[in-house]
Amino acid sequence: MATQARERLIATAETLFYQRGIQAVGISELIDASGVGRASFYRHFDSKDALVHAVLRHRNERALAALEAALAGSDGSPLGVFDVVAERYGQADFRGCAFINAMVEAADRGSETHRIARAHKLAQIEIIARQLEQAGHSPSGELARDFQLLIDGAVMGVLREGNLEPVERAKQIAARLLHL
Amino acid sequence: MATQARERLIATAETLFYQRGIQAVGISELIDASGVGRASFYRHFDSKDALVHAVLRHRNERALAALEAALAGSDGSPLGVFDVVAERYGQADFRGCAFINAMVEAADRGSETHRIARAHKLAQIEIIARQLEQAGHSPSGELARDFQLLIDGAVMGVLREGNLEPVERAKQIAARLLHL
DNA sequence: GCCGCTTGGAACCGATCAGTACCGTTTGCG
DNA sequence: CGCAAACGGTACTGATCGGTTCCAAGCGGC
Repeated sequence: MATQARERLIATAETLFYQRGIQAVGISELIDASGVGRASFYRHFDSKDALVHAVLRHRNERALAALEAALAGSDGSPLGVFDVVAERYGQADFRGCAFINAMVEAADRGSETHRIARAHKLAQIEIIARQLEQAGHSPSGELARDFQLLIDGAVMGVLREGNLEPVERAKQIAARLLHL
Repeated sequence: MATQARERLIATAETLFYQRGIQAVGISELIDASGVGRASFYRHFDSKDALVHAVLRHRNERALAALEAALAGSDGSPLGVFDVVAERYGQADFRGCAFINAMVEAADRGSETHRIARAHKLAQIEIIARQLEQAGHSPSGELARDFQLLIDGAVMGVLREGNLEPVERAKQIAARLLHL
């Protein structure tokens, strides 16, 4: 075997944590699902929390890279982020934003989980701000934060209603914020 | 004793669940904090889930009544809901929207918890829609759903940043949606 | 004063939790 | 070939989980 127990653990945990929630997934289940020995788990991670943080950091990098790649392949419109979001939230296994979910589950606002989730959102705002700036809008970042607010509102709407209409509404509102 | 174990359980659970999350609060802790006998708990509720649902339903009624009361005492502007929200989210113990949090924790989209949380949001949208209609806007409910999207986005922003600026931004965006 | 209902307290249940220790095996490298 | 590191599997820890059961005390109404 020996083929990267760490990577397998992170990949399996990423899926299980997202599908069922972090607290709801026990170490034993995670170990069974990943085919990794129990001892190997604790050789790679000091605790479940450490794994959670590693999963979130990994997901952060993947999500940001995917967003940048998708935006690079689009027409450059600042509204493109809503199309990326729509496709992401249209997946069959959609269960909300993993970072929002993690932030909600980790009640402690000073926790590392909170910090990582917040950092992810700030990084995403930064990407949006760059797109806006390239389109000739003010570099204040205010519009980008408004876009993020619309995205976060849309993700809750999609989770609640089970369809992508909230993303479409958010995009239209964003469009209205643009030409003004 | 004998003074309504049920009410005490719901009140205690409402506080503990909100502060620390539903899954994070065990039955034993809840019983200790409320001063209720363990047996009394299970006389009033079939399971922890039943208590969770009762708490959410109770909170739903309280929140909706408080919103209606606050709106009745305001100037009748459709934007009044954002002021209500701002005051609510400015509380020191703020930890997001209890219904969103419950929906996130209960991963199962078909669960009763999901149903209750969704019903709460729909009822709130209905209240907003009525305010909008009274102000002469279209009764389609589309604007009300947009307002709810802005509110949900704002609550995540407040949770993330720790200040009320997102609510102010949401209100300004809503204002822009109004005169158009 | 007595009866019936609700109460709080405690003991107990099997299951599961996160985390530790030790095992024999497999793997990559010199 | 041989060694060392990484591995998977199992057994175990104490703590806590949600839930059940029994009991004695307190209360209200008749």
